[in-house]
Amino acid sequence: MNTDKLQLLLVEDDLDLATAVIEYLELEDILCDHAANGQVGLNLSLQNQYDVVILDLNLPKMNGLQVCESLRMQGMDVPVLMLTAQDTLDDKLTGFAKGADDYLVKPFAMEELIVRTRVLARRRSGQVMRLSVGDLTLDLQQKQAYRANELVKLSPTAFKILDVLMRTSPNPVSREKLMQSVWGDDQPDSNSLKVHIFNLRKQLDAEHDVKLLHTISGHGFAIKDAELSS
Amino acid sequence: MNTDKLQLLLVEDDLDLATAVIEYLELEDILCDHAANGQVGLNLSLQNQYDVVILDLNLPKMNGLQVCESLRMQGMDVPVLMLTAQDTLDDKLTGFAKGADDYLVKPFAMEELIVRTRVLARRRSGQVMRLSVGDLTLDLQQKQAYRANELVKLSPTAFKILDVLMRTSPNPVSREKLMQSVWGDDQPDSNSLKVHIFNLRKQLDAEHDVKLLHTISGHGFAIKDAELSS
DNA sequence: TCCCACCTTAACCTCTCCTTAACCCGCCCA
DNA sequence: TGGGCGGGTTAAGGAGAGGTTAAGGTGGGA
Repeated sequence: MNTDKLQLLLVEDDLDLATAVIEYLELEDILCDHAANGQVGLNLSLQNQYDVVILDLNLPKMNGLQVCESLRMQGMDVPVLMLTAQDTLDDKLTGFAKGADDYLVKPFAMEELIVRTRVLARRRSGQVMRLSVGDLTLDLQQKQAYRANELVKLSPTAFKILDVLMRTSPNPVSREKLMQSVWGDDQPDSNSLKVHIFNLRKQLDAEHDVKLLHTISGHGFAIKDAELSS
Repeated sequence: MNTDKLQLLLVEDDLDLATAVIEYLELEDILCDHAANGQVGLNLSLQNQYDVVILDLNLPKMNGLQVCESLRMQGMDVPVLMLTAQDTLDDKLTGFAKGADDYLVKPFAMEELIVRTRVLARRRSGQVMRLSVGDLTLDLQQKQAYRANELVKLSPTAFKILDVLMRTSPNPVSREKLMQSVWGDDQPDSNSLKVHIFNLRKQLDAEHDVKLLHTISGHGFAIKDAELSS
């Protein structure tokens, strides 16, 4: 999976600009191949699985529009960010029509290039929307929790409870608040919450030395990774 | 199937602009709901599943950045296009940091708004010709699926279901959403979906060790290849 | 016209998840 | 010293979600 580093391809014939971009990307810990003309760019894109292709439009051998169109014709749906001095509406529309995913006009701020690239890559590898405390991660989209990168099996109710606790972390959440946010107005009339907390704790902490789910006597429960004095 | 029309939400307090946009979208055969403030916009986005949300930043009640952040915090990964007069680099970076997918500065050409919207929606609704997850590939042109380069025989309905699941991968899709996108408004009143899922699973996973179609208890079904995080 | 692929139903089964009601412990205070 | 209280632990039972199977109906193609 693309957990590691982003893999980009920059297709750009202006060598000064290209090296500037690549150096900047390196600082951001992003790997970037480079092609100086459209033909090479196309071949590289076809052979490798890049996360994003950054494509200049004015290129020797084969221009950026052709490269992009050709990619799409061959069923490659790698995100393409077009980069060009052409700023008329028609230019943009053409770019998008040929299959671009974004279109950035020169001159541009390096930060904007990076951030737009990141966004394109994010979409592809599943958006990252997570809550984290210590080595515990809650993936809000996949509806799953991970402790030390291992999947933690949670029941729907346990998930809700953990969700609330992690949003409030490291502060404790009172029983009342927990009940309210899990069951709303018709709450069970027993010690159901206790049982859920117990099970949650079992799933979460049982196999780990560092406990994350703490009882704050008289105040409720809290998720945090270190003990604090009081 | 959902390939029909795009479903957008426009959150914009300038009524003149809003009506202009909506009328223009209608010409393009795109359905568009409208919210005049951030609060309503947020609620609508949470309740419905739009293909794209177009979000003004200066809004009464709750500004666009808050709306977007709140959406993301609740695990909604609907594409968001921010629309604003704020054009400094910092404004853009903030927008993207809050979870925007694109950022368009006013004044803009209507065509550019449309085309950028279409691009954001593309991944979820059409145009892309091939989707892959792990060693599973869905060829949308030929209407065929391949697992480890072998043809998988799928019924039309199974294909639709797989299509939706793969667009949403690795996130789970609720039963309701699946029913909605397969049958639209007149849904069968039985456990038809269960049966289709069963058959799909048989075709897809039966002969492979690595299972791709997972049940996320209480949340629906998901296509993904591994239980990885980070 | 017949056949076949596909879809819907319904019946039934399995298993997960939630609630409930026990009982346990340690602590504080009457 | 014993009972109340906050909290922890365990197991039973039932409801409902999810999985499986088979029968019947429909429509299109041979």
